[in-house]
Parts: sequence; C-alpha cells; structure tokens
Amino acid sequence: MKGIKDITPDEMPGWNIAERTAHALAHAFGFREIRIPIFEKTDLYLRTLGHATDLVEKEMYTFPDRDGTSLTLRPEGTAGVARACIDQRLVPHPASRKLYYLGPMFRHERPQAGRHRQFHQFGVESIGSADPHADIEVIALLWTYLTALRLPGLALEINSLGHPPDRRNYTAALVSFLNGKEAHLCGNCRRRMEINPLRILDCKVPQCRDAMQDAPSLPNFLSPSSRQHFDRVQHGLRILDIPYTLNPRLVRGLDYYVQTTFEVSCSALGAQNAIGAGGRYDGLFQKLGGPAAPGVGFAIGLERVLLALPGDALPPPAPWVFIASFGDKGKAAGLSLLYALRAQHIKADTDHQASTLKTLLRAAHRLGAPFVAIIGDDEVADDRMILRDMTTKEQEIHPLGTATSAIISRLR
RNA sequence: GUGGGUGUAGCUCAGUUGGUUAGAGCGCCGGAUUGUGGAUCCGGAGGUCGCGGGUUCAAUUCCCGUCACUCACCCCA
Repeated sequence: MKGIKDITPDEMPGWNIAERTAHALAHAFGFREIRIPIFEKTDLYLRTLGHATDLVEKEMYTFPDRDGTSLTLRPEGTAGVARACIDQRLVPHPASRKLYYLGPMFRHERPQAGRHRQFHQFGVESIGSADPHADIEVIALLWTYLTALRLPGLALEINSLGHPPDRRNYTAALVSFLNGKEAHLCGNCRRRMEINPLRILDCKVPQCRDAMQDAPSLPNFLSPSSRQHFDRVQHGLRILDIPYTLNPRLVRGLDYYVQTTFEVSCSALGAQNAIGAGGRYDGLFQKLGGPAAPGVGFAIGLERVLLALPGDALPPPAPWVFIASFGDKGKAAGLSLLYALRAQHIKADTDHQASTLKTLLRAAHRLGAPFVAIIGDDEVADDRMILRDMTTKEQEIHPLGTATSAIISRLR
C-alpha cells in the first residue's frame, strides 16, 4: 500500500536504539509511558486540531463504525492523550501528569523521503503546569534525545504565539497590513487570509516573503505576562546550554498551540527536515470538556530519526554461538547443548541441513556467528567440545559437562 | 491534490538506429579427495523485461493507458 512500510529485521537495530533511548530518557526525566488506542472518535480531532488545518481537511483516515459513528486513525498523539487523561482522571494525580507515548500515527499524504502514511512518533505531554520550567523540561528532553542519538545538523528554533488575546490582536494587525496587498500573495496565502492568517508567516514562496518584509512582528504583540514567560523559557535554555534561535515566524500547524512553540530541524534530512516539534496547549483540556489544565509537549518523527541516525550509533550485535554438530552422537550432544544455552537466554543456533563440518562452518560464517561449538562423534567419545572463535580462529577445548557454562563465560 | 524521475535476475545496473538463444557485477547453490568458514579458480540455478493495449513482418526498445516505487510542491514529525 502506498506510504505503508514494512520494517525488516535489518532495520530493527536502528529502531531498537531509537526506542530504547526514548524509554530511558523519558524515564530519566520523570515521564511515565501511556498507551492509548490507535483510533478515536473523529469528533475528538475535529474539536482539537482545528477545522481549517490541512490535517483535518484532507489528511485523516476517517471511516464509519458499524453503528455509523465516525472514527479516525490517530493523526497525532496529543489529542488522544488529553482525552485519556480526562477519561481516566489522571490530571489530579501528580505522578500521572508527565506522560510519554511511542507508536504509529496515520496521515493520508503523498509519500516522500521521511514521510509515510503510517509513521511513528515518540511524544511527551507535560500536563498541569503553566510554569516556564515545564516548557524548558520538555524542550530539554527533546534536545537531549536527539543529541544522545548523535544526529547531525540539528537546529532548534523557538517562538511564542502569546496568549489567545495576543494572537487575536496580532492576527488583526496582520490582516489589516495585508489588506490591499492580496495581489502580491500566492493563491494559497490569499486563502489563508480568510482561514488562518498566521500561516502566511511561514510561507516559502519568495513573493510572499517579499510582501511580508515589513509586516508587523509577532513578538511586539506579546502581553507582558507572555513576554515574561517566554523570557524565562529562554533563560532556562541558556542555563542548560541548549542552543536555539528565535524564529518569530515559527507557527505550528495545529490550532491548539499557544505561547511557546518550537521545532528541531535536521539538515541531514532533505525536504522534510522537521524532526521534532511541539509547543504549549493551555486551552486544550477545557476544549474537551475536562478540567482546566495547561500543558506542553512535543512529538518526534521516528522515521526521520532513523534516516538521520549515524551508522556508528548502532550497538555491536550481541555475541552468540553456532552449534556445529555432526555424526549421530555428535548431533545428539549438540542438540542438548543448543537448548541448554537457549534456556539460559543465550542466543544459540545451528543449521539442521548442514551435515559436514565444512558446510556447518560455512553456514556459521554466513550467519555471522562469532563463535562455533564443534561437536563430532570423536568429541563425544572423548567427552569434549571445541569452541572456535571465528575472528581469531583460536580454538579451546572444554569437557562436555561444562560446555554450557564455558560458552556463557566466553560470550561475556 | 499537483509536477518530475524510474520500473530488465534476490540486489545494483547494462542492453547498440526496433531484429532471432536478454547480459555483467555482487549474492545464492555445487565442485576443487577423505573433520575446519572467508580468498582464488571452475561449474550451475534464477528473468511473465511492472501490467494492459496499440503501431510493426518483428517491441525490453516507439506510442497510449494503468499500477508501483521515488523525489519535489503543498503540508507536516
């Protein structure tokens, strides 16, 4: 299917390191995992994401349930997490206010590099605190995660949209500035003037950038409290030595964002270079009929992380042993050893087709086995086993009775 | 939704103005005497040339359509 990918065994080491790092760092920052359904009632997304957004207008996988209820495969995680927090009454519990999730999202878009219809996100939501330190903590986790994986060419941009009244004032100023200049805008932006003028800010069409040259600046419209909040966020980032640049034109695509917004791009990625982004969404819970609770969070596109992941970030494969046993007695002894190791959680494998030492060793080599246990009839007769190191070609001899423990200690 | 590019062996790709048994490298399988892998040499298997139609005596090659993949626009993670 278009834009839907299999993740093959060869790709899994990268995924494992990306996911393990996510779990480890999220825990280190005091976030706890939550798993929510992969689809929700469509209404949830209509109410939270904004009707005029591209995501809602044309990218959702929406289908009727058997009773006619409209359902939608989740296109992002924040709305679902917020719904779950309300349903499960998590907000009052201090230990359940910092949550993270990992899993597939679905958007019906034309696929291209780093963009698929089913893709995966690692996201966090910090709920209940309007303090700038919540913003700092979330941004710090985002930055720590991406740098821990040693992704090249990262750049963090931040902005503040202010409180809703600030944004309304600015939007009004922007529209009045653009009135009469419609002819200089691209068709898309002319449409945006009606539905979402802020999005004209980050239009990439040159003529629109020219037309916006002298447009009113969003930071000038921040209320004193918004400005103070934003200043304190920046102060925290400086203390933590997290490099950032201010981008007064950074506007996020979803309607629920207010105040702080941020985005990390990765120059190693190509056109779709946003690797992680997020912001504050203080009105979201009320919009869903829940308790008033501010929140801030981010989402990271894991496919994009994998694309940028340097090859040497992958851990070396764990050592294991190939059992090369042949002859009637040798095979029997090899079979016992094979399962004894497995019972100890030691990776051990063989090739049941191969019957000669030559073919067994060839099979071991092809599977990339670092060690081979050789057991033929002669070995059984002498009550011994040969353990061969495939890289150094060194061989040691052990009694069959202690073969399992000898191999285990050799692999460590 | 719009535009460009590409579809030939498991993989990466050749294929000459349309011409008869469609090739290479890598990989895979086997062999080079009896219980030691990788190297070398020799041999072998494997292809509806994406699919459908059209032009032609003849199509992998030209034309149309279609599907898939891919990159970009839009937008986003």
